[in-house]
Amino acid sequence: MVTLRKVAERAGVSVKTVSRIVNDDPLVRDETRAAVQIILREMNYVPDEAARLMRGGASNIVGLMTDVVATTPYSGDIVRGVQARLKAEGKTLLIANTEGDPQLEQEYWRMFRAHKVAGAVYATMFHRALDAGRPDFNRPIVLANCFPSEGVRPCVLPDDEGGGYAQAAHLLRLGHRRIGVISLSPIIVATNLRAAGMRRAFFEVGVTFDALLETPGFTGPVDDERLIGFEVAVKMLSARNRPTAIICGNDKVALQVFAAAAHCGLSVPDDVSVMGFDDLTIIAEALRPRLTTVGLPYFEIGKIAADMIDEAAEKGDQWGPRVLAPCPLVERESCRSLV
Amino acid sequence: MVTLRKVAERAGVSVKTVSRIVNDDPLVRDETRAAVQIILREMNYVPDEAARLMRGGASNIVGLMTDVVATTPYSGDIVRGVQARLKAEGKTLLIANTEGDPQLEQEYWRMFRAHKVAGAVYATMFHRALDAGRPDFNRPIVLANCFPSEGVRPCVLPDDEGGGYAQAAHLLRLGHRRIGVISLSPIIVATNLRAAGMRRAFFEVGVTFDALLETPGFTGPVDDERLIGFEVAVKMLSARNRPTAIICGNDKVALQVFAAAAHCGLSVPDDVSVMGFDDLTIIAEALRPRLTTVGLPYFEIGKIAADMIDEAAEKGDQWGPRVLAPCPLVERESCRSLV
DNA sequence: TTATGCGTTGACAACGTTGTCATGATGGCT
DNA sequence: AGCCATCATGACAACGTTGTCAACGCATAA
Repeated sequence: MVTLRKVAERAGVSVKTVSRIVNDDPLVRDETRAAVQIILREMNYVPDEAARLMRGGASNIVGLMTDVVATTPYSGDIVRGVQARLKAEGKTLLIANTEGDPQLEQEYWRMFRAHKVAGAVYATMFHRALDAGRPDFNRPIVLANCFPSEGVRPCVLPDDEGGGYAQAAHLLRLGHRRIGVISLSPIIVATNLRAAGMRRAFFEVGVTFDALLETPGFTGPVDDERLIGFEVAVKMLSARNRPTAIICGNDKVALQVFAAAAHCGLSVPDDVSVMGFDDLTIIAEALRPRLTTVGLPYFEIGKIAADMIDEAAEKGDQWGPRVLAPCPLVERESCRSLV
Repeated sequence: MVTLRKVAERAGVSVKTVSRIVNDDPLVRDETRAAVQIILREMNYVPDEAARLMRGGASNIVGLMTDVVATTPYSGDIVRGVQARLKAEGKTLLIANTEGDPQLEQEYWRMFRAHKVAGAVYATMFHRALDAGRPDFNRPIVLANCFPSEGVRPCVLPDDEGGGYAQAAHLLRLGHRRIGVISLSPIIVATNLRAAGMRRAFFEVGVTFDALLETPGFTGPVDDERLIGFEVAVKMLSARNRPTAIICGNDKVALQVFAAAAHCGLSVPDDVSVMGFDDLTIIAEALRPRLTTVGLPYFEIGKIAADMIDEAAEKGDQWGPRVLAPCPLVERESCRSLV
């Protein structure tokens, strides 16, 4: 291993001088600096983080605790977002996957402590309340895609209310009035937020929202739900007074609505407009017609969360804002105008 | 910070004794051990990894270097696979995302060195040759989803040849003889391997493979390709002598073939059978009929790669086997039997 | 000339842990 | 009783780095 000592011996200077040069301390003669830098490169010196760390302070590592990475495709984008932001600060990411096991989670918090990570992002794969408890970890924690069920913590959340509003508002703007909704499971936080957003949009244009047209596209418990979007859509589309547009809880449901439309001999968007949620490009871009949908800004959420770690370190324990990341409408060809 | 010293003072024993107890050294009287363990818990002692590391050896962290995490959904499964395996050994994962930037990659290798990570997995998001060069890293590296373009390195790859074979063999078994293929971009390694597998399957049943029926579903360069599966499929399906089954390069293409079939007024699987690749459950399970496809075993690849790190550490530099992870057929309802 | 200040450099300790070795206690053996 | 083996414990150094402080040479001011 190449250490400061070895470099110093070879260069004929003291260890401390080499240390100064490595750390860009200006208190070194240019001549000395140049000479040593050559040797540093020659010997390919890399500072030992462990030794640095031992002198106190925090590591340049940030921890990422997740319940289940990537059950939802693209939710891994949270990871990418955090990474992207950290890269700018020269930090790296230690990831820990609890798989929902509190015992394991506790172990990982200890591991984070042991490695003196600078802070942590706690990301969940569904927008939900999190009972974080009092983890055995004494540095800032920022929640991503979840919010504390009690107590105060900084967190970053998708603006589901705004997303629901965007879905409904767009269709209303296109002249649709009879709009079906195939929503996510009613126990999910997002479902209610989006419904609220939709109602706001309906209210703004003075159209009454027909609650009968809202049906969940999933049944069963959250961890083992069954997708029934196809069946629901078929029923909706075979009704005498069928909707002119269908808002879906996610793009997967939208995919099933496409299948249902084909099954009923209807064409998208000529006979029925379809609006998705999530903006999974793999579905939205591949479908014909391509899917108009609302994006779930996982990447942004990750980035913001990483940003907030430093802020949380300064502001202390009582700082716990909720930051909303907007869910933008992504317009493609699956919704047509009636006007 | 709770250190051995503080615990030792409180317990009235020496630092070394506490150290022994923390490390399960049997050379301690049971009585002493019990007494100290209570204090350890009370004070919530967590050993400082940095200090441990400084005494030499390697950390319990493994590095994961990737080109682009999660461009393909579920390729993040490699990460999960690695994680799953490491968890069993009490290790954690440091992830580094190069985004294809060699400069950045070099920095990350230095970072891995600085943190004394025990080894690294180099994962790519497409099965391809990798010019790993001679990274500035002196511990085992295992390639996942890629293989060295020169030199020797252990690597884990999906068995694309076997996957192609599985696709074709299944359709042939069902009695299909005129089979269209909408493949990935011809520059991709997997494309040729799968084609070879298909030919093997055709050869085995004595059917001649009509090369004219193979068309790429993508055009343009790999990093900015355009998906034309829909157009290709429409052309195939409107031909006088249309195929009875279509093999797709991935599930996204299969999705477009479904759309094309609907467009042509054909039903899947009654008029045409469709076979995918990747087993993206989000598509395969959501389509109606559900998609028969071949799985890309990313999770397995990650697991095996993590496994091989220790082995690589023992076997040394010249050890460089290629392990193939099987691509299993996942039968659903999109292929019908003609016999 | 001497005093003062600045720029440059190095000696040393400390961070928390563990390997090495020494010490003391205990018990069984001759 | 005297000796040795074994067990239990502790003192100390070392790992690689950086903060603190002292010391050096040199130039400027008194």
